[in-house]
Amino acid sequence: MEKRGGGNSGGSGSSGEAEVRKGPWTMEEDLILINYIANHGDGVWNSLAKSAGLKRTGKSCRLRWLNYLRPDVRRGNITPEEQLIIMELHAKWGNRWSKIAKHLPGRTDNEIKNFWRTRIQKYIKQDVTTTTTSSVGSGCSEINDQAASTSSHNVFCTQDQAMETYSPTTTSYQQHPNMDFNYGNQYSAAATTATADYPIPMNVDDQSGENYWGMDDIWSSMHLLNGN
DNA sequence: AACATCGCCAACCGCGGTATG
DNA sequence: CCATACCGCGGTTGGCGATGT
Repeated sequence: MEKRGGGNSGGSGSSGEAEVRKGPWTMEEDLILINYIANHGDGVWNSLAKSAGLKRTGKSCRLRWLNYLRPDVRRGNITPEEQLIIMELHAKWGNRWSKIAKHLPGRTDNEIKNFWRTRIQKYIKQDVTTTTTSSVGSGCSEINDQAASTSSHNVFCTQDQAMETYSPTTTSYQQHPNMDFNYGNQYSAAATTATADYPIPMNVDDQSGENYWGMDDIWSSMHLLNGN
């Protein structure tokens, strides 16, 4: 059976001879999407994209909304608590990112997936190579890419081991000696993209390392558009 | 200072699942 | 029941800043 949706780059190739925009979203597009969803709600993404007058696929609109524009989406660093949850749930379910994301309010599957790939997998590789084939080692080494995607062997850390690393009572996060997670400058790329596309000032929070043009800006712009 | 490499994130792609006619 | 259209998920890639040489 022919599969639709992704293949022809966005669901409705149906009547869509009009050119389809790809690549980074502009502020104007964001505003249109937010405004439309605020007035009509989300869902039915293909028709939404058309109705809103966006030259984007429904798929692209959905992704942009869910991963970035939703008002309840949390931007910024993954906290140690969240990291712990991710590790636990990944050990349980493997690469079921959306399922994991449901347990982390405000976090998207994409964000968690990226976090896992860029931070935790890096650590895993380091750990696997440093502990060679010994099963003793740090105790958190029994994982590899393949195991990660199959549920029965994807023991990254046991809960106890993870809890050793994270000490909830002391607010300070004691990193695993091999865990070289970097919480800085996470949104530099996004920030630069934003500055390139959006000629507006961004909210910059140096302390938290968060750099992004704030949703406040978008929402206030939207309210202005709506005359609220 | 210039170039190369790395790290990170946003967005795209392809596939499976589900709804609808 | 079948064919089609759409949605959602997971994997992958492109682009850009940061960092190292």
